[in-house]
Formats: sequence, C-alpha cells, structure tokens
Amino acid sequence: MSEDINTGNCDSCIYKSILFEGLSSEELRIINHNKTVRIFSKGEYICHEGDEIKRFICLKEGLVKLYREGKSRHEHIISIARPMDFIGLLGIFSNSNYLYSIVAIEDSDLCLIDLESIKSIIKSNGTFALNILEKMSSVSDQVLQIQIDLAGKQLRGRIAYIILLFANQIYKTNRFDLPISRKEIGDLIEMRTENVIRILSEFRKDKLLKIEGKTIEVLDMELMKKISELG
Amino acid sequence: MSEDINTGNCDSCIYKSILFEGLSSEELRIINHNKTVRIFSKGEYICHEGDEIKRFICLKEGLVKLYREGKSRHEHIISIARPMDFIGLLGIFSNSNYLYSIVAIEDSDLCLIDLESIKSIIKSNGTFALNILEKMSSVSDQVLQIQIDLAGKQLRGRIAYIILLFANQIYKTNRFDLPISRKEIGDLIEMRTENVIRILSEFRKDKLLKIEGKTIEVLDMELMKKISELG
DNA sequence: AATCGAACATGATATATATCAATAATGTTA
DNA sequence: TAACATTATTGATATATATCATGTTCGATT
Repeated sequence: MSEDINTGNCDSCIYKSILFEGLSSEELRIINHNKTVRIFSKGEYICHEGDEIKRFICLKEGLVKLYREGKSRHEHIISIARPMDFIGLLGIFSNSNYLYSIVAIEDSDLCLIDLESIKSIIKSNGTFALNILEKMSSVSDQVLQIQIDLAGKQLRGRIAYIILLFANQIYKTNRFDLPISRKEIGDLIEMRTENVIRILSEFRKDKLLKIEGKTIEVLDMELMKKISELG
Repeated sequence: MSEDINTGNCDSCIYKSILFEGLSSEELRIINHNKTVRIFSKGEYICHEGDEIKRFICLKEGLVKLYREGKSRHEHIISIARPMDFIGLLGIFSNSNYLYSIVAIEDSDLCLIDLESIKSIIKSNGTFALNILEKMSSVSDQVLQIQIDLAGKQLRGRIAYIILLFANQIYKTNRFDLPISRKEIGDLIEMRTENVIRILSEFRKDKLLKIEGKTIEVLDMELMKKISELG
C-alpha cells in the first residue's frame, strides 16, 4: 500500500474550474485541508462494495472500473470512469455504503475529499450546490444511458458500441490499447468471454478492426457506428 | 387536453415534508405561485422525448412510464414511476431537453413546478439543495440498480423480478392489477411479448402465480424471489 | 530455459430466445 | 349486433448465445 499524500494544491487542479469555481478562499481552504491525494496502482482497490462512504472521490488521472459482484452470475462492471468523472457518483448522497467496488485499471491519481466537508459547503454555498447537482446528474445520466443503450443490443452491437466508446469517448483516437481483458469486456457488456473474442475476430476478418493483442485500431468507423446503432 | 389547474395548496402536499420542509414562507410562496397541478388521463403524454425541460415534475397520485423510442429496436421503458418519485429525474439538471417520453399509465395527478424557481431556491437555501441532491440521487440510483439487476438475468429471472417489483415496491400487496400490457412488460425488461406470455403461463402452471387477465396474484413468494435472484 | 497460470482463440454442441404462424379472447366503434 | 382492431395465447421453427472441449500464446516466476 502506498502512503497517503496531501501535496496537490487545489489551485492547480483540473477540478477547480469545473467544480470549485465559485468557492470562497475559506471554503477552498476547507477542501484543501480535508482531502487526500493518492496514486492507486493498477489493480488496486479504491473501495469495496459495502464500505462506508466517507469520501467524495475525484479521478485526476488514470482509469478505474466500478463493478458489482453478481450473486448468481459473474461480476458486472457498471462503468469505466475517466478523469472528470466523479467516480463516487451513484448514490453517494443517498446511500451510506457503496453498492459497488472500485478498482484502478490503470495507475490512477485520485483526490479523496472528506464528504462531510463537501456537504457543509453545499449547505453554505448555493451556487456550488447547483453546480454539483448538475455534474452528478450528468455523470449518473451517462452511466444510465450506456446501460439502456446496451440492453437493447445483441452481441455484435454491444461489441461495436463498447469499442466506439473507447475510441471516441475515452481515448479519442482510432487506435488505442484496451485497458481491460476480454473477460472484463464481457463483464461490462454482459456476454461470455468466448463470444467477445469470437466477435472481435469476426470484425478483424471483416476488416472493421485491426487487432494486435490489446491494441485495437478501428478501420471502418462508419460501419462500426452502423453495427453499434442497429445491432 | 384538460385545463391547467392551480388549486392544490403546498401545505397539504405529500411532498412538503419530504422535499420542501425547511423552506421559508417566502420560498414556499414562490413554489406555490410557479406551479401547476394537473390530472393526466391514462395514456396521456406528460412530455415527449426532445421537449425542452421547463418543469420539475412531481407525481402526487397515479403511475407513469418513462421510455425511449429505440432507433433500431422496440420502445424501451426506462422506469415505472410512482408517487414520491421525481419523475423528471434523470438529467433534469444536466440536460436542457428530455431524453425520454413520459406517459401516464394510470390517471395521474401531477405537480409541475417551474424549474428556474427551483434552481433559484437551491442557490439560496443550502439545506434544500442538499435535500434535493439526496432525493434525486436516490431515485436515479434506484433506476440504475434496476437496469443493472435486469441486465444479468435471463427471461424467467426478469419476469420474476418485475412481478416482485410490482408486488413489493409499487402495490405492496400479493394481488394486484398489472397497469401495463404484456407487450409493455416486454419493453420494460427487454424481451418479446410472446415470451412474456409464455413464461407467465409457465409460472401459472407451476402454481407460482394466479393469473386472470391483468390480475396477478403471487402464490409462492419465496420461490419467486429465488427465481428472481438466481435467474 | 523451464514451468506455470492466465489470457486468448476456435470449433462443436446444447440451450435460450426470437421469430413466424395461426387462433382465441377482448375491447371499441359504427 | 356486426365488424374491426388490439391484446393475449400456443406451437413450430430459426437464430443467437452459452457452454464445453481443446489448444495456443503470453507473461510472470523460478
């Protein structure tokens, strides 16, 4: 386990302009004194399902996955979160315990802010309150949209959808390294590992994708979009 | 179209104690003057996908469905909302337009509050802000949980899950009238109408359910729970 | 370099689900 | 009441997906 660090200054943080814009210097001081900045290595747990929620978590750098252990079936990945997402998003203000686990899938730089401090500032600063409401709403909404989008698709459509999500939303390039295994892709879009592999191979044979291990290149973006939408 | 009415007094509203508890009398006056109370008949649209979001919608009585028109496939019902749900929930603070349509599936009594008025009170009253954040978070979270729960199940499990949702969450009784058609159940849990009917018949033959048209009685609650969890 | 386990890959087969077809029941309108 | 449309139902079949079996590749460890 790495040590907690509190070096990062809020003034230079990417979140300052998004979230903490209108805060008074006193409010910023509170945040600054009640936060922990820490690097989590790939594979390291950030929280476990059932843990008490004590921190408001911001992802500064890296990539994490939120997932639930299925009682009956396999692990279900709820979301892959990237910087600017408030990864403690869902239910953080309505539940006292996490409904999912969070694990770093790349080395990640996180800022953990004491939740009570955030709540006290919400109470005292309405603009901040509205701001945080908008941001949380947006992130939760995105997660839900993805679940709904996926629910209506069959395997080919789901694979195309998730590849495009990585290409266009997360890495913003046609060529990228998958941060997760084929099994984890299956956990994310509810299909078996074998079928993930099979359909990726199909897309490779059909010249839609170039695949070398974890490196994926989207060769025919238009057709991928069509498969994702209609699939 | 029925006429807009503004008779309901906020003092006697079920939402007052949940949501508007700590408001000053001036703030309550603002709400009271910027709201519309209206009955929507069964089948009537409350909003259409794409409409601009201008109101904060509370369901006082009745039942509504939120759904998206699928581009490729069928209609997808996102949620059946009941009183105490803020049905304009998802993205109301982060989007300017509705991502789904809302239709009354029973005669429903709604309170439509001007969204800007709500926002201005959020800014001026931190306790209200935190309160609304908690409630919105809770409702969004529930919707997401249901989607995630359903994603991992096969047909029998999904039918059991949705029957239990109606029995335990919505109507709170073992015997109730389904407010929606078999086709709509299919739209809600992503399966074809024929299979909804088939599996309901199966459950009837297995003495799990008693079915007379739209009236459903859960005969073996324990087994239904097991099917729902493991399915 | 040898060994081990995990991830990747492909084919054969079983199972789950959708689709198609046909009919019955129900409600709605003229 | 007749005529019609919508919903509910069941069976036969096609398709999609999961499962099983087996082998290969890759990376970590010794």
